[in-house]
Amino acid sequence: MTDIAKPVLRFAPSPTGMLHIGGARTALFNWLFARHTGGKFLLRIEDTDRERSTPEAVAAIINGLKWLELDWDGEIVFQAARAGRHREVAEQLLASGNAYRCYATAAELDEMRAAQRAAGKPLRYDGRWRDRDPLEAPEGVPFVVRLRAPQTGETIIHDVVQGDVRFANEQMDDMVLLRSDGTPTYMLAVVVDDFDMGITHIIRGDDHLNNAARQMQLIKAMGWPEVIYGHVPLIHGPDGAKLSKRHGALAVEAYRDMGYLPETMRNYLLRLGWSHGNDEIIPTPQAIEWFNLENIGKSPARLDFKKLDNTNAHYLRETADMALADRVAAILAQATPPRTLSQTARERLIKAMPSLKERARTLVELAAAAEFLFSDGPRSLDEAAAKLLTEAAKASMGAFLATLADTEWTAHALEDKARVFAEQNGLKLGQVAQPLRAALTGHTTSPPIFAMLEVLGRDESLSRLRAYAI
RNA sequence: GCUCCCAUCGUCUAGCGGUUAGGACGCGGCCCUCUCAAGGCUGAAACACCGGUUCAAUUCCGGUUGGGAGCGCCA
Repeated sequence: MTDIAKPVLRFAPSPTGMLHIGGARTALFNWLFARHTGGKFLLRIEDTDRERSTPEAVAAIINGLKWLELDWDGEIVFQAARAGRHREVAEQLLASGNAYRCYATAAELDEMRAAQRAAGKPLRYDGRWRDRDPLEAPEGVPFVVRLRAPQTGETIIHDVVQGDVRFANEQMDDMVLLRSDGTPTYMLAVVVDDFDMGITHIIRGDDHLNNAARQMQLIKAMGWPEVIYGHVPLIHGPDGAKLSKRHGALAVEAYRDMGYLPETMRNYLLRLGWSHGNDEIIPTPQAIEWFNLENIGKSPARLDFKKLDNTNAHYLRETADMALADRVAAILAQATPPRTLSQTARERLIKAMPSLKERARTLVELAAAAEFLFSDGPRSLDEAAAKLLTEAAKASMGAFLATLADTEWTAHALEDKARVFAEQNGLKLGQVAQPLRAALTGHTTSPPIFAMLEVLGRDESLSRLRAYAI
């Protein structure tokens, strides 16, 4: 296969905000398709809006993609740097008669739209300069360059997700290509850059579907090859409304801080709008093998944190103990105030990790559940634990501790002792285990108690237990 | 207002004319069990509505309703 036959994809965010969940999914789909086909995945920053674009947002996008482990090919293209080339194309269009100068002022156009609105007519440029004799052009007055778009017939987008979408040309107006200050608009820049970058497939949000028709008109005016479009439905918030800052439209880094793993995000986002039969757990290598454009869904999806949690719990269990300990340490370091783990705490964390990770849905939960491992000495009891440690329970615990003198301090041996003790005293194992748990951890729930006794070691365990035993 | 898109359990989805409409998350029950999880079994839960087309519609077509997006010298 030659390079010509390889798809070239791109992710082209505008750096006016954070990389949110919708953008992340768009990036993921493009990336997966490129990796699946052996094509390329390029990154282009659409920073032509110099007023709203910020370096911070550029950094956020890059950091977000890096965290998600979506690597791009080649150098990042900054759209603003290509303004010269965009202008050059506009000049070509002007020369070929496919574009024209429009001298209408902003105020004039506002008035036009107001009138259209009042008359209940569609809001669009009325083409007042389209056929006007250039000789009538006012002297020294700024002008914009507009595309001389076809006014009859229709523009059809053969969308791989939505199917054929038809737009009557008469309902589209002549879009601005160059602003009156000579800078290119988004519409021009996108089409020119996609052509120059050799983009073959454009997978992007549904919100661009209408734009696709206009971009297609431009592509045709230039005689360039048509790209293949795939417009993915947008992701809605849990309440079905558009994603807002209040729910879901968080920077992907917020998901990192909430304790989700990047592999979780890739799996969850993939399933939000793409399917492979009944498969739910699809690790990235498998996703690369399976991904296609045909199975992208057509209807919008909502974010469901419960399912995200479940997916994360799965990947947590699959992750190596050491790696998880590092992630937990990173979460703790991000906390306010920042915390660092002592060497002892880290060793305990790693030893307890097998039973800890089986019980957590997020790294944050995991860190909280491991809290009792991080410092030494008797625990303060939470309400339920205090209630559980009755005088009788304390006495029973004291009696049990007295039987441990020569016991090997392993989970197995300790559990054996507890079972024998329970049987001899007519107790259930739980009646012995729960007071131990309360005294050892300060809580009524924890990973298996005998394993935790082993993790903490004889001295530390006894110090905690004796604080409550009678 | 105009244009475009969408519509299967609460949520994510499978389905591509004939199925007891399947799976997953969540929820209920049971089992397991030192707690909590995990795991196993199990229950409740959906084709928005109305017309066509067809021997037969969740599936194809049209409309209605309901969501969403766009309509800038923003991207």
